[in-house]
Amino acid sequence: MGKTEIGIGEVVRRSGVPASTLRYYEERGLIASVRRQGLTRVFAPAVLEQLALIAVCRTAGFSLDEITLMFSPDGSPSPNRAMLAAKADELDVTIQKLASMRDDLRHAAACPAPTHMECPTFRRVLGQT
Amino acid sequence: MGKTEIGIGEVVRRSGVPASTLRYYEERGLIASVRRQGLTRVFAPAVLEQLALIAVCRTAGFSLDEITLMFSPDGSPSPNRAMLAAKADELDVTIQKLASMRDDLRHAAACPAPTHMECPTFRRVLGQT
DNA sequence: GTCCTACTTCAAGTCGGCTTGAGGTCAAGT
DNA sequence: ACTTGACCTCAAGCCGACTTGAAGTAGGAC
Repeated sequence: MGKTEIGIGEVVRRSGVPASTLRYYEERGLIASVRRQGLTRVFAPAVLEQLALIAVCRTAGFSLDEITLMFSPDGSPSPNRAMLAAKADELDVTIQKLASMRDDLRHAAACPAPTHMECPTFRRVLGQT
Repeated sequence: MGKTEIGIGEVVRRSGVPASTLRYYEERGLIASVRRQGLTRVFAPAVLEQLALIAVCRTAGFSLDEITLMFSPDGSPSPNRAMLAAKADELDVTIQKLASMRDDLRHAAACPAPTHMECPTFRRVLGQT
């Protein structure tokens, strides 16, 4: 495949991630440019997928360090896998909480009780914290 | 109901939230002490539930300001409800992403591909960002 | 009455995750 | 040749969410 390389401007346009953040991520080792053309960074299109992945991980509450560890190309092979499984378990817990919170929010939005805390349905979530 | 009031020390023990954070939350208006006994704060037991709620909201990625708005006792009544519904929708999106990420993590943990990005199954999540 | 312990205030510091700004490089257009 | 625009580096700044530290107070045990 020939010239599927993209510049930082295109990465910004297609990912919505600001250039400053891209440079910062590169500095932190989360992404890498395939080469430099003069000073200018040149990226592989795959960086767009990596950025999407990073965004999801951030939403999931993982720190940049954690993300680096999880997907470091050089990263330790089997600790890495164990870690991924552990993170998946963490996510399960998080998802449970969020789902019950979502339900409670919907209830609260519909519930006529003056203060949400007085509503018994609203309290379900609190037990399992 | 008589003397079900609790001191900050007990709140710390039962919630796991440090006293400094409790004071900070009070300053920010996320929680309130029912009164002061001398200088010392006195809380209603309900504060424990509020703290649990705050913790879940933080996990969900909401800022302290957002949480304050969502549950402000004084808060605007109907904007508040609309906002809760909106937040529930946000949560739906987040949950979807996290669920598919969790699945992908589990797959990645089991998958023998040398680098995760090369695995087609692992790429599912990336489309819907 | 004085010691301890649990609490208080207030200002300043820390940390993660970026953003901003000053000053420089480089290729293309006119 | 010169300007324009997109890129660069590096240091400093900013924001949210707390934490830390110094110095003070209040109530009970002895």
